[in-house]
Amino acid sequence: MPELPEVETIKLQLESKIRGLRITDIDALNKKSFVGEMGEVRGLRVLGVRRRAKITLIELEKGFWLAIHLKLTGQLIYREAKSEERRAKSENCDDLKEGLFAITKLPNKYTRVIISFDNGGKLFFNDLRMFGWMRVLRDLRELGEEKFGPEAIDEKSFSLEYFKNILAKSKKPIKLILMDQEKLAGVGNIYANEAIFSAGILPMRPSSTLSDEEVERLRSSILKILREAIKHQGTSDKDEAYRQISGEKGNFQNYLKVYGREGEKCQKCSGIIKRVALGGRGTFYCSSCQV
DNA sequence: TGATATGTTATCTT
DNA sequence: CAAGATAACATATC
Repeated sequence: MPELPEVETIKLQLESKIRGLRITDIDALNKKSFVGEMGEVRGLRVLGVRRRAKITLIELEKGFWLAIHLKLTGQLIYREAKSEERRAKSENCDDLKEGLFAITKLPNKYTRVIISFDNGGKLFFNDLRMFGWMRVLRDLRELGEEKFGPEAIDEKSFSLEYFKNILAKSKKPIKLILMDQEKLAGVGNIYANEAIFSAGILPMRPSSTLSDEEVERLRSSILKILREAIKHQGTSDKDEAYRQISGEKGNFQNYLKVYGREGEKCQKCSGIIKRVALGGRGTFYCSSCQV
């Protein structure tokens, strides 16, 4: 699922592709996936691409922005104009054998919005479950900055002091606090599980019961795991929804220690990875080395 | 067939 | 009233 590392990967790659290009057209194949007036951004040039929490932000001229939330199954795939020929040639190939999120042929069944640029390139917003959205902002303030806590990857704003403070205030399981975007922005289910494992803490521990030493260890683990995941272009989960903008999978799934590994041996202590539900979400942990 | 997966938000409950 | 819990959203997979 696209969390901070996945969106960061998309941001970096997208910026190198579309910066300086002018939007020539927007085609919202699914109305619900696009919020705002398309006419307002047509003709505007892309100044840059940024990220806040799990939201991709395309900065345009005149103070306009395109904000994109991929939610569970969203993808942003960029195709150069010349790849149109390749697509035409592969028109006959069986898309299904490539799996559910096949992107050999675009647009596909799950393409919700297509943005065309003046170099002939196209950005495809695919989203199987249609929870995601693309929204026009006339001003960045419309994003609602106050809804987000500090960026989980930024050691300055995500300070130890701040972290201790918010954890002390709640009895909720520590894992749910990590995933609460108002407290910490960017961490979702995968990296919450991984960071808590790395820190050797049980995910169901009430957050106020963590010692100072544990809080410090957990903060370091979060920063470390997110950096590692970005280095490996993010995690393409079992359902393979997340893709880099080229359509390739990420690689961090090969480094996951607990997420999706129920029943497997713990890599630290050879205990068995267990699974429970916390807040209705899959929670994976080792019951012997996480305490 | 029905349980499961997921991020966010709306709504219900304590 | 606020914190916490749960349902809802959509759809494919097992």
